[in-house]
Amino acid sequence: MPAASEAADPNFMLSLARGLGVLRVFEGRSSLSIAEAARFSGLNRPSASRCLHTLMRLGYVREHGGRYSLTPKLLPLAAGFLTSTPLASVSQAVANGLRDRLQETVSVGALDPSDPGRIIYIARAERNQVIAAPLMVGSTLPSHCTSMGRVLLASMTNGAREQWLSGAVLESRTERTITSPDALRGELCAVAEQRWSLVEEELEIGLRSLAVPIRDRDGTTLAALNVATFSDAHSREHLIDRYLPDLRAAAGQLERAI
Amino acid sequence: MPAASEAADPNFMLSLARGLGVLRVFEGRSSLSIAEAARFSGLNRPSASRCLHTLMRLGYVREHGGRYSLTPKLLPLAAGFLTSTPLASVSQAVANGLRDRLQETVSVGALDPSDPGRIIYIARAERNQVIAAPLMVGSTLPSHCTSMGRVLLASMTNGAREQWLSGAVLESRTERTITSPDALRGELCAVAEQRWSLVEEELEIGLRSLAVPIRDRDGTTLAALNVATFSDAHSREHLIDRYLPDLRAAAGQLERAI
DNA sequence: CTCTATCCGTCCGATTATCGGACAAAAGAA
DNA sequence: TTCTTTTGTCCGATAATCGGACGGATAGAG
Repeated sequence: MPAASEAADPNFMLSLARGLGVLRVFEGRSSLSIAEAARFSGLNRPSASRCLHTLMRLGYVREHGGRYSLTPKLLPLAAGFLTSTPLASVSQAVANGLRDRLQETVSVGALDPSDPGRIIYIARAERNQVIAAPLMVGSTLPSHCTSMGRVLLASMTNGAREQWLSGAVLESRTERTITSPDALRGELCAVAEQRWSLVEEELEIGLRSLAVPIRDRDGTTLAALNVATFSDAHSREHLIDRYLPDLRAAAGQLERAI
Repeated sequence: MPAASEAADPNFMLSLARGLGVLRVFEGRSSLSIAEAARFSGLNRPSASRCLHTLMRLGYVREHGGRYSLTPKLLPLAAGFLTSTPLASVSQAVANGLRDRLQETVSVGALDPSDPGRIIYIARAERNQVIAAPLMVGSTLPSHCTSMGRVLLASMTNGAREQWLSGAVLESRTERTITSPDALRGELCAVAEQRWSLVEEELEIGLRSLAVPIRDRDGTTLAALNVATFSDAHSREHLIDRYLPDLRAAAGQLERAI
């Protein structure tokens, strides 16, 4: 039982959507049985089995003792996007530069095109590259409690934002997370006006981060650039006084390059 | 006109294969018109149009003035693979460690499951992280003229290797590239026995690289670990005397961790 | 050891999603 | 302008796909 409203489009290939839906179920899970894939994707057993069978023959999935897992074949697709999209490749270079300048972790993210509730990292430069980070290019985070998410949500049209807000559940990540739609709406309004967002310990206790938008020539916001710090290292004022100008400069550099 | 031999499989979803085929056409191209997508994917116009339309509704593709391009939505899929596959995540950590130890660029790669002719990078640690590298996780390279490719080809069963060799065109990248199937077969035989591969300037003039296999408990080769150097920096002997022991140690560490 | 609950592979009829040739309009290029 | 290429759409025929159902296999519980 998919959406129920996606019918009546003679140009929509349902089988393709189903197959990609099965692929998506692997996000975060290392292996799946057929029954699990069926449950998580909302398909019946035979359909899920057919999808996995097809994906296996195409080389995207492999099977071991009844359990299916992804192969590296997805990686070239992602790398193709990263290298052929100017926004992505330039973002990585700019993030590296700003990281070196500030000695802080710098990231660039965009909204998931089909779910404004989450952001996707498209570039990331870590302050301390030794640590195995829990975040990387391709990682996702909720948008309502992150500085990049706030910047991106603030850039949406009123209609789209309200539509999303009406159906969204604002998960509480810490006791400081804004979970009320009204409060979030107010905050987004301020973000839209000041053109930056500072979020303190709403995603995780101890984290403070600041983000600014990346816009194209038409003024459309394409992505957000942010710097993430530990709360006890720098004050709110320090971020705004010291880092915001550099963030803005880097954002401008990126905007000129794409 | 696809393959012509893939018919008669009642469990194969052709539409899914077609859609993924269209996605794959974007590798390396930043944007495509419908007609181009149709040409490159081997479909007719209406079919390619349907695929793009569907991919757009699913959020994997976007359209601007009649040209279609990928969205970041593919990235979480790749990141999901990297984080949920022990081989991939541990590889990155081991590569970082070996990079720090040798002060050289270290990579881990695997064969494309549906095309032994190319290898896919699943981890990479650069010696000089300032340079914007042409290679990253997800990049692909021909296997016949790379050290990782040789190691991986040497691990194939005779049957599979011969089948691939019989239909492969061994592209010449430099004047030193082995392009004769017989010569390659001989080289692979040696690689299989000595358990390492040293390739000198067959991919690009000035590059010398050394690779060793990564095997699971059953002895099946899953990937290859390599160190890449400039020819004028270190001799062939230096690589074998100095780097091979460390490469082997790192490979063993990786093998124990997965 | 038996019973039970899943899970898996498969079959097959019904349906419907999909295919692709064709046409007309639109957009460019010459 | 004229010619070429692209695009959106229609539609009948076809074949691909769906999913309920069955039987065997497996595993864990009692």
